[in-house]
Amino acid sequence: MNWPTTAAEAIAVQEELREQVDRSDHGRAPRFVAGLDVQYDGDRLAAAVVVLEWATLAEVDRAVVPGTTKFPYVPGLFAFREVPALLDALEQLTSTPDLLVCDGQGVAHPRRFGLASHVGVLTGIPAIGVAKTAFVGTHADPASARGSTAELVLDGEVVGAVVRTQDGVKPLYVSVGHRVSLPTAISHTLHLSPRYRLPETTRAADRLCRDAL
DNA sequence: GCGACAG
DNA sequence: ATCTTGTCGC
Repeated sequence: MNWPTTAAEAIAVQEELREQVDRSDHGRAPRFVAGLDVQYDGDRLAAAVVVLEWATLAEVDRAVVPGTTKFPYVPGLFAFREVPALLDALEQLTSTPDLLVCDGQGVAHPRRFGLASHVGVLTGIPAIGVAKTAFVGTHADPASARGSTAELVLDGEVVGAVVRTQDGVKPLYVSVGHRVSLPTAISHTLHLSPRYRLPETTRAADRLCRDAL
């Protein structure tokens, strides 16, 4: 695969691929869910993917690959920094997940094509974005109880939801990546976060690439 | 113009 | 992402 080098090229790629994003549901509840994350140390990086069984959240597969940064962090072009390494890691899996949980935004993005949408479109696998902080949009503060949500609005369009995964803790920013509806993305996020603020998928992937560096 | 800005 | 101490709470 050939990756863009300049911001202009990267934006052109996003404008092209954004048309393929599907914001609707497909199929039944997932059986295997993957968490994706990347860790950095200077120019070196480690990309990790951990697959959990949906029903038990027990780990069934994992892959972590080393790499080097080939694109700077630019708000709005974040995916070009992580996607190449994440695709490498996905190829190393012996199983095929049917839901990808990405550490960042999906369509809650200036051009509606954040990391989760990028990974989803390139793999064809349903994907959702679960970010720890806001990137774009305005929203009300969701009620303090676990499960409470608030719409994330950008240019008059609902691009995601602010979701409280635990009582009284900072909410997460959930958005559609690809082939999953927003209500389903919210439901999935809550299922994957039975005890902590972050989904178990994200926690597992974060641990793996952190240890790998 | 100024500030904000996923990881 | 990373730089960084102590502190409150289970």
